[in-house]
Amino acid sequence: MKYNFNDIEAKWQKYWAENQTFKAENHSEKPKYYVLDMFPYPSGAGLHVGHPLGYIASDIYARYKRHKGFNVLHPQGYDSFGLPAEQYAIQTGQHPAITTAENIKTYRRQLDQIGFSFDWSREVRTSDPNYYKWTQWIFIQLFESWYCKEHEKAFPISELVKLFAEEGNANVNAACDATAQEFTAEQWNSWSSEEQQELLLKYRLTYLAETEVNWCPALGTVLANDEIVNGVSERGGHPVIRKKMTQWSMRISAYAERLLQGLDTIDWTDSLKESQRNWIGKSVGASVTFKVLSPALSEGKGAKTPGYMTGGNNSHLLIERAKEMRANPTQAEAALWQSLKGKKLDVKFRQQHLIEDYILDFVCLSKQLIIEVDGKIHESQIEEDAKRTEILENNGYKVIRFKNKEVLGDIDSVLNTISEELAQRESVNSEQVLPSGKDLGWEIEVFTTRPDTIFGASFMTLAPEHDLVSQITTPEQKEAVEDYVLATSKRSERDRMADVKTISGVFTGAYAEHPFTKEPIPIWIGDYVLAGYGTGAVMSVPCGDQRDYDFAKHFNIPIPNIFEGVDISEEAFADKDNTVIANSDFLNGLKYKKAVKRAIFELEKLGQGEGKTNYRLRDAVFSRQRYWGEPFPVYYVNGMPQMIDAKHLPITLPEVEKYLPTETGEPPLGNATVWAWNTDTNDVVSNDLIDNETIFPLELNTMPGWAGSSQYFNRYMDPHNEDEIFSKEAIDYWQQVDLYIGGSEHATGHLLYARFWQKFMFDLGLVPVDEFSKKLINQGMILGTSAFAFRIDNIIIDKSEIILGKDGKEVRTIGEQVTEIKPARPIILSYYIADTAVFLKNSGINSGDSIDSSILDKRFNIIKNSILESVAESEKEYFNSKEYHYSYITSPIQVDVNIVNASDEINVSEFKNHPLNKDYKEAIFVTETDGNFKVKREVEKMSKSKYNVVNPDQIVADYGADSLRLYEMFLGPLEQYKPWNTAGITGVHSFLKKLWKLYVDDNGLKVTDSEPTKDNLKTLHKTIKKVEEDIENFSFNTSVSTFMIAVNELTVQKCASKAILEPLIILISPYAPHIAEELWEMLGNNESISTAPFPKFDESHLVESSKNYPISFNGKMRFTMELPLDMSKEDIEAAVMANEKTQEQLQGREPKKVIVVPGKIVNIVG
RNA sequence: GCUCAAGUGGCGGAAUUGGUAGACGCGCUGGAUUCAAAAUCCAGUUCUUUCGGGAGUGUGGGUUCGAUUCCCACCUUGAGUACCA
Repeated sequence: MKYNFNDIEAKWQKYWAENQTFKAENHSEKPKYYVLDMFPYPSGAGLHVGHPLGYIASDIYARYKRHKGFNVLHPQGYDSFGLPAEQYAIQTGQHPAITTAENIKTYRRQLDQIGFSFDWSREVRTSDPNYYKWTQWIFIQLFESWYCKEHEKAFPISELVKLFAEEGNANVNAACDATAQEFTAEQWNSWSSEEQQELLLKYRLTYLAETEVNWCPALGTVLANDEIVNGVSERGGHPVIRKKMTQWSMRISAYAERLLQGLDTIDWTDSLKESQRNWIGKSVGASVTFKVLSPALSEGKGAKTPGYMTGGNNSHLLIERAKEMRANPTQAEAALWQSLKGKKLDVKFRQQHLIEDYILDFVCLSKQLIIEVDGKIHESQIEEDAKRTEILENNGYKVIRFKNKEVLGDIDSVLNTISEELAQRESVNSEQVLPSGKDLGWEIEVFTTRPDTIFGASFMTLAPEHDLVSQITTPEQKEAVEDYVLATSKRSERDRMADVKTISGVFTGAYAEHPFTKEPIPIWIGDYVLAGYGTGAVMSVPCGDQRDYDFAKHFNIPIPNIFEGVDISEEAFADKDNTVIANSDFLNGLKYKKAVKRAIFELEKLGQGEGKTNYRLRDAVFSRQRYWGEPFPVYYVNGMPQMIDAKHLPITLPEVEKYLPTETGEPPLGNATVWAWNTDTNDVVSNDLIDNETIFPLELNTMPGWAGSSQYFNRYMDPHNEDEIFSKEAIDYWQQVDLYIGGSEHATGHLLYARFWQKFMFDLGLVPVDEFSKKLINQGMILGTSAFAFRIDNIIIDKSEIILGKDGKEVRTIGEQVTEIKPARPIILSYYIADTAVFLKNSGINSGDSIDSSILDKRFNIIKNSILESVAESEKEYFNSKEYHYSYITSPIQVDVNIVNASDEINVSEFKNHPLNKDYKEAIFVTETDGNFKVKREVEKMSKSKYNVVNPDQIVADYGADSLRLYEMFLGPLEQYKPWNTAGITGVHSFLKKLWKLYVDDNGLKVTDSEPTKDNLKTLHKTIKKVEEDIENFSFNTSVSTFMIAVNELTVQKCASKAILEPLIILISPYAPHIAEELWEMLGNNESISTAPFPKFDESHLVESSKNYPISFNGKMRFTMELPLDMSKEDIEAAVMANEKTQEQLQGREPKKVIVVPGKIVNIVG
């Protein structure tokens, strides 16, 4: 009987499906084990050979655990929301649900043919309303919760409301928006419902906030940072801009500390934990408050008039507008200005002047009088004008208004009114506008991890975007500062990050008071300080921080040294451990740890600082301007978000005409016509009915991809429950995932968000453990090997000498270029022909050698004839004359790897006929000297666009699923990245054939009930031991080797004993389940092999009586000696010394020492 | 720059409480079988050699009777992160 893998695999796949062989029980006496691999994301391309790697590994483990007697949960589903289906819908108009269903069908077929033991009865799909109902439900729970920092736990928002009503928020220690100010119970109770809701939104675990996002106008969507490459979108290369949008955010930052601490409790890979730690970015230090001092006025021009800069935060933006308005006054303004300018009324007036964020027509600062000349437009903005007047009057200004008509009609009467007002008002000193006293009341808070170095702070640096910048800047510095702020705001985030070497900054003119020395230290702004981290301001300690050091050197700021015995003339000293602080008052002589403590203590005493911990982790944006995602269960009343009651879920995605953003820039759901919430009927109704009384608009954003994937592992425990997200019994039984296999690329996305949701659900008492997965291992990625040929773009003719570059790769021509020729027909070059370096190496030329043209002629002659075919008659002389040299410029062209053979060669006619190469049908092909056409190979990620995708279908058809499974495991360690290479698959395939032959010959099964020999038993038990260890260590590659060794040995031993071969096939069955089932059945078993108990290891079969000792001299093994294991050290030494080979090695010398390690080795030191 | 991981034959890789480096497989070489090919089987395959041996796990040191394994410095590659105060 021949091993017919196709029939065998089809037979058992059908059997498993029909019998639901791998169904897990929600209640079982058996111990439970939950193996999960990250569910596939069904894009249109189908599976490639890289995808199954992790699935095969987890399947082997799941099958192994079943053999070990566990009730194994090994489910599978699909992450079926996402962008590709939507993009396809935009192109074709086909509903994304249809596309997704088609893609899933392909995936399912491909997964099934590999023989996974998934429990398909538990399949979930994130795009299934019955599933996303619960994603929406969790969103509502998050909305209805707040995070108490005192208890480090989430609580229902209703409790917070109660607290607010009883005692305000003074005693509430919650994770919330920084803008949430203190209030009393009376205040709270006096507020309207809307005001209360607005405030509560700042406390909820999911909240609406203005966030700056990467907006791609062409795609009409927000992009993640990694979707942007070089400032344009990865997909399509469209420009991306920063834009503020109101979006849902998740307060993951509240959980930062718990997410960090939790890492110590779970068995995840160190590298993954490390990336999560970095991402959370905890730093311990102190916050320090610096008081801003008034600027010391210089003696120069304008020194006495510092007060005219009265603009607010946005002056740098408004100043341009003001200038423009000054240049283009209205007729009335121009007329009035003629009478006001040049102190015509004895006081100085300013035209189109900034106060706060307002541009005022005319201002007299010394009398704090504002004159506004109103045109027609002001009739329509009376309210705004009133508000503006109110604010200005609160600042001590008086505003008087005239109409255009009045000014133009009777200017004298207008001037009279103004004069009267001026007379009535007291003159204020310009310094009162921006007083020149000591303490201005402004404070700058900084975060530092090195409070011990505070005496080394010789300046402060603010981020250009810092709120105080415009306020503290002195008039002298105003222009420079504004220019700098404007310049940095124009630079993109990326530019700023890429260019870290250029040191730039501007002095604000202001000074801060050092908290201890009370000395003034200058305040600078610089773009090396990031607005987004900490407080956007730093105390700069140039002696201890390289960036501060560089900045100080560049701008000649003093660099005081506060470290004992450390030279800081060249660079900053950032070593914490070897520091003794000096020149630092009470910190003198202290080491790092003590100095930090003392510094914080002293700061607290002053009330100017405290110990503080900072996290880099930002809240996660949860809105996407896309169609194909979970809709939010949210409608808006007066702009305030309202949750739809959970009992009305799911809110299903509406139908839309177009999957693109609307013309007004709203997300695709803005195209829906039936997308409003009726609070009477609790139903989604037509938009036309919106009356904002009972029928309200629904949220237009959808949820991101990570929403659905943050809860699926729990839902698998009870996937068809319609009343609850999962039953208490189910979650109490399964608890958490025991083994999760997934790629490391999810380290700071999915795996962090999922942990966050799990912790939140733990706080709510929904789940019994606060980590969703006990153990996690990363599978590596199988890479593709792209193939390239080379096309000649240009042929350059010159009369030069040709020199080989120093690196041996570049050929430079020096001299005069004569002409450049573009081939009329494409010329395609084989690898070595195209690659100068390789060619020259093959020619025996060393790098750096100067070579004459004859050697290159040799090379060019190979393609000369081809080029001659392609160029015009008139150009041929260049190639036939010795006078000219020619070189060429090539560009690589993709070759589909499926037409490349194992020796990296392609068949030229096959290449021409490939659909990818329509343009090259008439091309001239230049082959290697041996006549073959070789491609260049490069290892890259497998991707459709690189034509390097290897589909598992063909492998399965040629070698079978068992071979594919074994081979993917045999390639190397699971977590390693490795290129796919089919070359070795014949090895595992012939192993399977050998295995078959061990059990079956031409006459059928040849297994007998004969007694196993000692050797048989030794082989079997050695294998059991090794395989068990390997599986537990996820070292699947070595267990495949072990099987090969076992089968080779048993074949040599001519073993036919059932007592050996029956346990052996159980060992192999997790790896090659189809052949195992078949042989198992042939051995007379009626039940599937999948639950057969794992063979028991028996040490006694491996006990040896003697050992083949390696005898080494000075650590080098020279020969071996067979000696009994129970021999004493002395006897071993004597026996070894007596051996003639020992004497031969020693050549008469006395050994200095003889080391005997019984059972291991003998080492003779000579 | 920082953090982490990894460097072993022609190739994928094996071996680490320090104890025979190169398991297993691919490829290659030779042989058997065959009219022939495929398939299968057997032998060999780190390099070097005057056939005694010698060298050898990225480089240079160190610890040790003994180092691929431990320590120090450096080089290279990959991944993550990035002016994080």
